[in-house]
Amino acid sequence: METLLLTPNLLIIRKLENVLLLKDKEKQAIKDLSIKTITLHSDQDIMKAGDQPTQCCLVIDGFACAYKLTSEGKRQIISLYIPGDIPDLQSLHLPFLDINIASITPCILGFIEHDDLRNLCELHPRLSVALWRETLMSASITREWLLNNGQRPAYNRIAHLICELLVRLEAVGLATESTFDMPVTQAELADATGMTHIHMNRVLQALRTDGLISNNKNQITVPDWQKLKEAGEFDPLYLHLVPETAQD
Amino acid sequence: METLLLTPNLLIIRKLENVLLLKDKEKQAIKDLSIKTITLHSDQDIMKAGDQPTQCCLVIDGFACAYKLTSEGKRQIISLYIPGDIPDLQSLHLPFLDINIASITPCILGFIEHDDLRNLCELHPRLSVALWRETLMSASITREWLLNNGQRPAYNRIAHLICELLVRLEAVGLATESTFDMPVTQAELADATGMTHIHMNRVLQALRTDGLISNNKNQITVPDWQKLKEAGEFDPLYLHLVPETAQD
DNA sequence: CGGCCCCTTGATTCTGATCAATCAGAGTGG
DNA sequence: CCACTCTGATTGATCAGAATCAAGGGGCCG
Repeated sequence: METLLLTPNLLIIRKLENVLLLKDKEKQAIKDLSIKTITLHSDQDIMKAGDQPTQCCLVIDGFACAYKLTSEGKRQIISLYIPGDIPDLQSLHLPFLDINIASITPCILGFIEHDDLRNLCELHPRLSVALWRETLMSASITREWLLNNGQRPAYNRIAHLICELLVRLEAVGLATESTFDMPVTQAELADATGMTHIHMNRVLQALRTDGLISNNKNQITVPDWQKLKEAGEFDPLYLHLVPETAQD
Repeated sequence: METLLLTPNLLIIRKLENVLLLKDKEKQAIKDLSIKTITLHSDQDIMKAGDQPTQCCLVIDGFACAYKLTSEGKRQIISLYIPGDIPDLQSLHLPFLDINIASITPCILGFIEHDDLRNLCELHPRLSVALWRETLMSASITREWLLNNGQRPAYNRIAHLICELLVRLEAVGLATESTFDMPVTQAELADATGMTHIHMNRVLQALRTDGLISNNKNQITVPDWQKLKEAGEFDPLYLHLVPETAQD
C-alpha cells in the first residue's frame, strides 16, 4: 500500500496511453470523470456473477481477481487485476456479469457510472476504441492462460505466470527490473493455475532451488530473467503492450 | 455442407440481432458491406499469430477454431467457431493477432475489410457497440473454458463442452433440440479440453454407455438434456444469448 | 496465550498421459 | 474390383504428475 498513487483519473489516462496517444480534450474528458473511491479489506467480494452492475470498477491500489466456481466448490481464478485495470469493463455492454470479482489484498477501488462512460464513448469515439481495446487485451490474457493451464506442466506454468505478472507490473511502474510485491497466497496462485496449493508449494520450491525465483515475505525476485522466460516459454506478444515491430 | 445458407450479410444481421434490435438503416449498412467469400478445405490455417490482418473473417459455413501452440508443440484450441462467428474480430483494434485461426471442416469464409468495418462503426455507433459486444461474448466463453478445463474432471468437462456446442448451434439454427452435426475429431476435442485423444475416446465411451450422448458418424444426439446438463454443470448464463430473467 | 492463516512436509492414491498396436472406413490408382 | 494408403477411432498395458489425506510449524493478531 505504499504505491505512489496517481489520481484514479490519471491512472486511466496512463493506461489508455499505453497504446494510443490521447488528445488534450480527450484527456480532459477523462479528468472530468467522476470517480467514487472506496477501500476494501482483502478477500472481499466486489461483484457477483449474475449481477447487473451500473458502474465499472477501477483498481487503484492492491490486487483483485475475477473467479468462477464449479458446483463442487472448486474455484478458478480467471484474471488477476493490478492497479489501472478495470475488471468489469465488459459490464458496460453485457448486462449480466459472468464472473465474480473480489479483492485479493486490501484494495482501493474507483467506481465510474456506466452512463458517464457511455457518454464519454459517444463524445469521444477514440476513447471508445481505447476502452474496447482494453477489453480485447484482457481477453487475450485469458486466452494465454487457457493455453498455459491446459498445455504446460506445473513447473513451466507457474514460471509463465510469474513472467506475466512481472511484465504487467513493470508496465505500471510497480516492479523494478526484477523485483515486485506479490501479496498473493500460494492457494490463490494455485486457483489461478488450476492446481492444489500443496503442489503449488512444492513447485515454487523447485523454482527457488533452480534459481529462477527467490522470495522473502510478499516479494518475488527474479535473479535470471532469461532463464525464467525460457522455463515459462514466455513471449509477451499476447499482452499487446507495445507494437514490438512497427513494421508497416 | 447442406446448411441452409444465408447470405453472409444476413448472417451478420441475424447474429447482431440476437442481442440488439437493429434499425433499418443499420441493417442496410450491413447489407451494403462488401464481403469476399472463399472456400477452404479442412485443417487449413487461415491466419497466424503475429499477423497484422487488414480484414476480418466471418465463418459462413463449417467449423473453424483458434489455437495456440507451446514450444513443445502442444496445441490448445482456444475457441470453436460456428457459422456467424467472426474469429478475428479483435484484430479490428489489436494490431497483432495472438492466435492462429484455422478451418476444422471444409469452410466457407467471408472477408470484410477493416476499413469498411471502421467506417461502419463510425457512422453507426450502435453497430460499433454490437460488435464490441460480440468480442465480449467470445471472451466470456473463453473464461468459461478456463474454468471448465481447469477445474472439472474429464467426464464433466466434455459434457460441458457438448452442452455449449448444442446451445450455440441451436441459436443459429444448426441443431434441433437434441441432435447436431459435429464434424470435429476426437483429437480436436482433446486439444480443446486439454487432454489426450486417447483419454477423450474413453470418456466419450463412458458418456455413451451412461446414455448422455449417442453418436453415429459426425452426428451427436443428446437423449437426455437434463442429465447432460447436470453432468456438465451447465449454466448458459455465460453465453449471454438472451437476458434470461429480464428483471429490471 | 490461543487461534488463525499460510506455508511446509510426508505418505498414498488416482486421473489422465504415454507407449504401442490394431481396426475400420474413405479415397486412390492400377 | 482389389491392393494400398491415410486418417480417425479403439484397446491394452504401464507410468507419472498432480490430487488427496493427514499433520506440523511459524508468524501475526486480538
